[in-house]
Amino acid sequence: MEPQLQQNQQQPNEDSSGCGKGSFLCRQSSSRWTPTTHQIRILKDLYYNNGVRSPSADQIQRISAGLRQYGKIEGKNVFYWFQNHKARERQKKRFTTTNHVPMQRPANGGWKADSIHNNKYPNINPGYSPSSPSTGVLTVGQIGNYGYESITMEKSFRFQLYIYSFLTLNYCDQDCSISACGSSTGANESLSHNFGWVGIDPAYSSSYTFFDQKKFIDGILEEEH
Amino acid sequence: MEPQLQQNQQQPNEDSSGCGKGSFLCRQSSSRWTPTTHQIRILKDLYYNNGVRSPSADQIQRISAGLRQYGKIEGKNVFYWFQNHKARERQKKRFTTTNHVPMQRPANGGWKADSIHNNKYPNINPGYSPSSPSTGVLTVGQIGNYGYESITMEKSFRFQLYIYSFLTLNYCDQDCSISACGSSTGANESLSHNFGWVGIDPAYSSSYTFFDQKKFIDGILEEEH
DNA sequence: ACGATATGAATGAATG
DNA sequence: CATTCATTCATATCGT
Repeated sequence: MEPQLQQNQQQPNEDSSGCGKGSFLCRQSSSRWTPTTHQIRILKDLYYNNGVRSPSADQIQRISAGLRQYGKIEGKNVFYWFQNHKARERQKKRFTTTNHVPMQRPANGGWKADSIHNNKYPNINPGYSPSSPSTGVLTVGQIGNYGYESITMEKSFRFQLYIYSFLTLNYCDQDCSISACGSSTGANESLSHNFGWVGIDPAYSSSYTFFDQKKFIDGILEEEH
Repeated sequence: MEPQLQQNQQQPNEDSSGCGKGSFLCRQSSSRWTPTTHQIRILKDLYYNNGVRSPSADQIQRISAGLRQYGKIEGKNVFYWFQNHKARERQKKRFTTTNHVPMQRPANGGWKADSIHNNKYPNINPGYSPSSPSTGVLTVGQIGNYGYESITMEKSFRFQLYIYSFLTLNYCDQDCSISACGSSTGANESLSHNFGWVGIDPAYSSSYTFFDQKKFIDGILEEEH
């Protein structure tokens, strides 16, 4: 599904001057991050094939550092990317699922779950059980190292935002080296891959044959308890 | 993967012309939802006469379920419809209502944030020091501008934090060398495949790959000390 | 056939 | 985390 693959191909590295397209005045170059396909590819790989959902400040730092070779990118971009990706994956599920029957596999019918930028990862699921990846709790642990007050464990993501915002300041000096000795790669759930907004099982819709708009609307507006 | 680019002209909305709910042949395989007039009518009714602006996930489900009798529709369509309708209404208003003052900013010249964020996160200081934090206060004064856009920094206090990182070193010749230690892990080898480098971003295919993605990812996933 | 416009879809960035 | 906002991309539709 990539009817639209063009665009987005933006060159890494803002050749500043920018000014975008036909704009007359040099309207401040795009103010927002435009991920390159490579960056997207890697982010998705981390997300889908490695179970990364809510990377820790430290991970965010490393990810952005690594992705920087493919184009301008900051920690917050990585942070937001995961934040959004996860949120949307849920949202679409929510729109279509609710407390009804689970309905087996939505067969990717809408959200381009992952299409546009490319993707299509081989859902390789390493045969080993991961402890339990980062989902859920944010690991803001070692903040202390930076001496930036450790309002530690303020698990608010907002706080984390701050944290890595700082880390960003220093990452350069660290030589950006990434050692890959670890082994705790947690790769679970790689099957959360595609599912769209679908789920419009025709079976559900039939009941409205006698549609009373008024009642319908009232139903919609009905308080949500 | 390759899209269902079928251009098959759909049963253009215009209600009823046979495609309504009655006809099964109406296969409209257009890539995007084309609301029927009935659907639009109801959506607008909800919007204008019932004040629905940002329906909840639950409402979205009910709305799409109800509108389904008038034609194919999914939750996301409803979601986007309201989203867009509201945004465009707002946008339109913005253009017509805009007073003649060029910038409509918080009037007081900025973000009251300064105090706010300082009080709340007192320790936030653009520090500069890789491993040894604290101390180094680094004058962030005239650093900045590495060619990055200046991004109006009045958005929110939260965002302001990033400003710091902007000002500071954000530019480092990243040599991101990645030392690979472990070799085993054999966990994920998802991205290692070269599948992607192909058509996507040809410009950057090989030459810039001094970067081993697998190691990179392992590094990211690496346990945090 | 175009070019402009309306609008569906997507997504980065925030906010609550 | 759920939601919302702002922008931008993509395409359907319509006028000339």
